[in-house]
Amino acid sequence: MINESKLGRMAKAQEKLSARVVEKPLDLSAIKTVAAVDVAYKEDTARAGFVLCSFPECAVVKAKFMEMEVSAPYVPTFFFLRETRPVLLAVRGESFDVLLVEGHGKAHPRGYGLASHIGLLVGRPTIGVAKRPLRGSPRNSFKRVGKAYVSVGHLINLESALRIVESLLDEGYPMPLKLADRLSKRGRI
DNA sequence: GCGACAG
DNA sequence: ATCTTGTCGC
Repeated sequence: MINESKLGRMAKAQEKLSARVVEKPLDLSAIKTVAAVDVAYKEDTARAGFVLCSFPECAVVKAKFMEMEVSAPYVPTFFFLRETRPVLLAVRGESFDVLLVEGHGKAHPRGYGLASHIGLLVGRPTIGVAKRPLRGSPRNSFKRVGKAYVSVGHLINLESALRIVESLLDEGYPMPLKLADRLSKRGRI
């Protein structure tokens, strides 16, 4: 169930956890692999697509998807409640230098979107990438690159995140995420 | 109550 | 996200 009191508690949790997000530059020359995750839905099933690419060539090294029952509805600014489980299931046990997450990171009213939550949970650098900005997020918490709105997830700063996404653009959107999106929707790249 | 609102 | 054809606009 997901009532007002629960959302209130979750909002407090986001405010508290946002203080644990680490912002620091990421040495691009040390990045060898970039991963991406996206989730698609069909009735009550959520399918999370995971793609691992070499960097900066962006050759697909691995691609897989995981399915599970939908656990929560989508509520604006509480997107993480709906996608954390699917994303975590797909990312668990995988190795990568940085992870691209479909959804915002610090570009959030409480500075804590899905990308930041995933970053804290896996303890790896994450970048938030979305197709539209989120109302109520600080104007300086994100920047548009191509058609993508980029923000800090965790263990990276906006400058590094922008450089990485820039080098992965394909028709305005980072290639790894396009592949993860296709994988989550069609079951294949 | 009405409108806005990542995916 | 998902439902869905043609169509108005840059």
